Amino acid sequence: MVPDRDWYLRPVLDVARDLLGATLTRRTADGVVSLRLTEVEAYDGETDPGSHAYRGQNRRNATMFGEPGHLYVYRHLGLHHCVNVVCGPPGTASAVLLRAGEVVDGADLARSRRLASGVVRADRDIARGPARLTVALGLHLSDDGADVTDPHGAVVLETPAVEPSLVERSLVEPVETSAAVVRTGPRVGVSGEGGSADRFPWRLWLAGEPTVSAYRPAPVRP
DNA sequence: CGGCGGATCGACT
DNA sequence: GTCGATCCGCCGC
Repeated sequence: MVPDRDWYLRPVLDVARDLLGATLTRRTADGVVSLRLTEVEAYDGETDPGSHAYRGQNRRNATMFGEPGHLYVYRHLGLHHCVNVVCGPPGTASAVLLRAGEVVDGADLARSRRLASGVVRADRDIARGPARLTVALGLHLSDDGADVTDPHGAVVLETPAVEPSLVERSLVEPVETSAAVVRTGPRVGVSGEGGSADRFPWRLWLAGEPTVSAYRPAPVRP
């Protein structure tokens, strides 16, 4: 099913958890690419030192301050682009960064997009990492603001018929279950801005997924 | 397989 | 002028 806008009108950690296992589909003239999301990070708006919204609204991050259910696309380090899904009430600027996914449709098209900007060693690397995921889907800055709740839109997010995910702390042994197991840990590349931000495990991923990007602890600044 | 360094540009302290 | 929510190639083990 395609969740409506209210589905995104929730606390960012709830949305982040439920995005795991969901599929994001992009349709272009070239064809269709569909990703099953395996790794995300939550960013909690103006109160979150790790968020682009921390220093308030500007032209670049304006989409995050708007309606939930839209994509926030930004340029990173001049070379790359990354994609978020906006959630929470307008004005709160919460968003979920999409970090990795498994290609479930359009693998050839996704692979060709990756080849245009580098070399792909394995299928699981096609959308492993936020910038790679963005390339695989063929998204760019002009897709900022795209509405993923429109079933006929160019970018659509769908959830499985049943989503019995189970959140579990990263330092606890896995629970025996047939349901998808969600693990959590510190966000990647967020220094903590004074050490406060990453006491919270706001990186979430599906346990055992080969498409999840390698764990790297946030760098510690003196 | 893991660590290291360079690339590259818009927004802003 | 500084600084990133990163990726890739190269190097060594």
